Amino acid sequence: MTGIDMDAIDRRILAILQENGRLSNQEIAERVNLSPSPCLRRIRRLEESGVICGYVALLDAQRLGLDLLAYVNVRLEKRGVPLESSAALRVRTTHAEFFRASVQAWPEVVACHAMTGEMDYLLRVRVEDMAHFSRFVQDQLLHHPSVIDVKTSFSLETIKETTALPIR
Amino acid sequence: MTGIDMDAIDRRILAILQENGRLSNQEIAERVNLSPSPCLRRIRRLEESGVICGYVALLDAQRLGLDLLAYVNVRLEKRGVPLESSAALRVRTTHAEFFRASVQAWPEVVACHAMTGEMDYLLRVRVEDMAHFSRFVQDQLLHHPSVIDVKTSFSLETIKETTALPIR
DNA sequence: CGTGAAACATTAGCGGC
DNA sequence: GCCGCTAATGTTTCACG
Repeated sequence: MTGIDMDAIDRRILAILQENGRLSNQEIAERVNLSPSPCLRRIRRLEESGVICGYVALLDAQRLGLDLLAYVNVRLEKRGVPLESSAALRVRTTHAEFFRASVQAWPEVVACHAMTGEMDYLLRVRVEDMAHFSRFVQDQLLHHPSVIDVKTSFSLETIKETTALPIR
Repeated sequence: MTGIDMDAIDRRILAILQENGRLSNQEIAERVNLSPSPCLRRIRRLEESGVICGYVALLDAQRLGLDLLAYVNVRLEKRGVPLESSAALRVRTTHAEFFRASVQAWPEVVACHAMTGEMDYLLRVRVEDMAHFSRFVQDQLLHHPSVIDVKTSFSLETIKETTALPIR
């Protein structure tokens, strides 16, 4: 269920790829002192085992006009009748399930975690400006039947932001 | 300073690349109904303009044994003497500058923002387990001369997590 | 923007340690 | 088992129409 066997070379390959996912297999092979074939076999194995989830291009939010980053704490309704989630299927759903499905559908929510503490969920929200944020909170979040309360903090400045995990 | 001119094709290329950063230029060209050369020219232009910041492999934190994700709110000392940051240079530094430099050096901190609200910074921290987290808070954060107070919430479950930005 | 050709990269099969 | 060679195939890249 958890990790597969990995040796030091596998970990070096991961460290290289999570910094630059477009290096050629040849280049990676050179850096880990292997010939291209075994290196590629290792990479494929790491991909198939799920340690490597995927490859993406990282975009600059500001240059795309997404100047506002907000962290929104959300508290959900926990009691009361579950909802009819789908008019067609008439499947009964809990508030949590309904909220999670909505989160998946909102593109401005780039991350969402169930959290310890007073609030239930923490949302990371990226939008163009305060007007868009206000519309998102009013029209989507507060309008959502499962949401009781929201508390927002805004990012003033990003000090650090990396997708690279600390590999020991 | 902000974005460059982008047409609908550029935006489609960005949308494709932020989902799969390893697609071949030929494949992308096909999907946007272009031949490989102009498609590659557009991609290079997006890279050089900084809209595309880079390409990375995304790794599975759990399969790497990083089972704990915490959001740590940090409050900093604001008054009092600035510190001697470097014994060699004897450069005076503010508490904020000193803290930011430390954050860059801590690999378990995968994100850090200066925030509105009562606390000054929000840290996203990835570690193996509670023992590691405890050591990080005790030995690094609370031991840091600029840190006054920390408040932590733990992620119970990740509902959504994407590096893909909402491109309108 | 598209074509074509050279340079380069990926990948499967096979033999050796 | 895991490595490295080779050779075929596919991809990137650039000068030019």
